[in-house]
Amino acid sequence: MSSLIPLKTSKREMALPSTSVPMSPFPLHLLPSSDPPYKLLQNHPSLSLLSKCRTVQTLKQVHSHIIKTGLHHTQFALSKLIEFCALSPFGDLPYALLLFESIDEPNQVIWNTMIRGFSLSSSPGLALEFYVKMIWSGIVPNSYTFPFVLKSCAKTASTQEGRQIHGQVLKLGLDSDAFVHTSLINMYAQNGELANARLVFDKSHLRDAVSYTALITGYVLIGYMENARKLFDEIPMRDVVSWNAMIAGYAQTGQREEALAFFEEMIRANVVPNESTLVSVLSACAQSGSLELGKWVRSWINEHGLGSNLHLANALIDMYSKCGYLDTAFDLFEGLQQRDVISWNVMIGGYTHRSYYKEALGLFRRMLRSNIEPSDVTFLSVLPACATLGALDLGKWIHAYIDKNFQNSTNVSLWTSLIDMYAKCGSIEAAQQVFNGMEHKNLASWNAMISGLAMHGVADKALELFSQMTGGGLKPDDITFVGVLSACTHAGLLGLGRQYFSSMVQDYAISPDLQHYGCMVNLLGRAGLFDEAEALIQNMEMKPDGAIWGSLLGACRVHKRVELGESVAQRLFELEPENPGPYVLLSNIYAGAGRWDDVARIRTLLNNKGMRKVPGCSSIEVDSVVHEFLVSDKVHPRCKEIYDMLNEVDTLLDKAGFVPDTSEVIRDMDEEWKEGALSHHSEKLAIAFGLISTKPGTTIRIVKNLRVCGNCHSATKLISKIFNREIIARDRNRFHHFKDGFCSCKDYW
DNA sequence: GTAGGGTTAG
Repeated sequence: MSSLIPLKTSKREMALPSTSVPMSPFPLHLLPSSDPPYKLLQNHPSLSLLSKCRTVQTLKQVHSHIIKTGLHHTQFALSKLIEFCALSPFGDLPYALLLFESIDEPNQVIWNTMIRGFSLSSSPGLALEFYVKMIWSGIVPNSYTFPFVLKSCAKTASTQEGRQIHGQVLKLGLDSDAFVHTSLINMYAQNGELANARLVFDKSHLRDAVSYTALITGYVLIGYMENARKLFDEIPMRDVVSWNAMIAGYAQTGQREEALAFFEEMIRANVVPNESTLVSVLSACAQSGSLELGKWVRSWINEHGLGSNLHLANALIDMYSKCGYLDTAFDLFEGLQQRDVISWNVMIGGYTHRSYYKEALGLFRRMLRSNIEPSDVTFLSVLPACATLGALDLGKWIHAYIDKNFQNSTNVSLWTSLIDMYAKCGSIEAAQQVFNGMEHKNLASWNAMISGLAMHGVADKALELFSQMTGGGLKPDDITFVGVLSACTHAGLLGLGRQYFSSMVQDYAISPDLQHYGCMVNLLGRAGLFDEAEALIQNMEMKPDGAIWGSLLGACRVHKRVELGESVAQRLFELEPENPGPYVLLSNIYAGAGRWDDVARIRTLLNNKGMRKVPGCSSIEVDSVVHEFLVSDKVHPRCKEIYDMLNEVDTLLDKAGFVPDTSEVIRDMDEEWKEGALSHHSEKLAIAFGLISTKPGTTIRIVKNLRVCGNCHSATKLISKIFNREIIARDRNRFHHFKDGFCSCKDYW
């Protein structure tokens, strides 16, 4: 790199006078090529037209006008034209470049303008390239050049180049310029080199609110809010941006209360907030659910005539949706005069955040129909919705879109979301492919892949990945161990589970949380080691939750431990009085023991409490449309065909010698359940629909909200063989891959 | 003789 950025200090040759003499009503061309008097040019009508341009079309018209009047022979006019093209939101950087290349010997201002344009563009690295070219062409950079070049170094994380440019600043003695000085601090701060930023700051007497704030922002970036706070207290003259940096810093580091307290103090100090302030404050409100303050900010915005500000409208939509007021958020959204991609993103993200996944996908489809380009952030909200709903087709479409338009994205979360989506939609191979193709993986990427393999019951691969990851020097976190332990749980690997659990505590100093204990209780309970499971629960640092007792209760069902089941269920009744699950599970335990009187007693209990079993619901995506089925559902448009297929399935199952296992049915629960029992379970309806609506041999993927029942599990194994179909089912806990009469869970789930 | 630094929602 050292040879790439030369610094010539020799003076360039004078430009030759122009020889062409075009016709013009404004006889500027008669003047020599060194520009005519500044005043004459500054107020030239063609140039004042520029500021009125709103499209590239009119821009080109103004350009031709400039040519007609002969103004294009002056560097001043060209520089104004380039300035507009390179910097205005209505400009066109490639056009600026074209203009630039048509100039024989661009002057310093023109070079600086091009560098600035690039530094603000989506490829700020080009600013640095232009800077090098400028020096090679013999132009000496000045105090205007460096802020732009340093900005580009900050944006492209070019630390090496930044240091070199710092050297050149010193050589030219420009470090005493306030703008250059702050830009240096900012460059180091943005590149995480706080020591260097501090050095530049400390060595100089140039300390204004701007340079303080640049340094503060550096500390904010690495989450050192205390250092930021210290500096803030030192600033002799704080301005609104200094306050904003602190408020944004607290909001971004999750210290919402601090952010809001700073805002209130700012108001008390009579500093008038601006758009940035309010955006950060609304973000803090959104995070902490402070609807009241959010409403106050909204009225402040309206009182100050900022109601039509799009940034603020977007922040308000976000605030309302995160506070749970999705309807209000949507009314804001619908009422907007204009929406940008962020408006769509916050609204879609709001739906996902509040678990309204179907609404999120619906709005995403509307966004595409409205010809709005989605961004990577859009997909970070849409992919989890696909994952939850099992919308694999849409997920695949998004993957293709990302491959086409975000191929070079350095957003690791984007690819990680794809892994998660594929894993949760049942396509663990595709998840693995995305994972393998990732050049840069972070902890979350490994976690997503390990948990994905775990939920598919591919324990050996999950554990292999874990050793690969730790072998590569990456430190696992609590989430990694949830994946690892659940891999052991789903495969019934008790010994290994124990080993990983103690390794987590001893080798990685991670204290187990409820999820880790849940895995261990599950493993121990399923192995019939009830004493050990209970001892573990007794020794937990925290109060066991419903999931822990629930998993023990599940084990009681498997091992037919009626008495223990009764006492565990009792705890659950107290812990989660509104949850019908434990009642259903206990009645299953009674049913398994043939204690029908007790089954009836539970039924009465449930009825008296007005509780109902959560209805089983299965969905299947066919041609990008998600179809949902409840138990005994008769509302699907192809209902008749589905039930015909169901009859055929039952006949074939019967022929194959299938004996329904009724031990888990809650007998006589009520008429509705009786009718729906077994044959009309929602997963069977979804499978039947899959059989009639997809080509023979196509894999059928279904998603169920509850655990698959034993009877359906046995039936589905046989269906996969009879119809020669691979059936991939996601239940509440894990995946089952049914093929040739077998299931990947090896009947352990 | 044109211009320039620090804060902003998902």
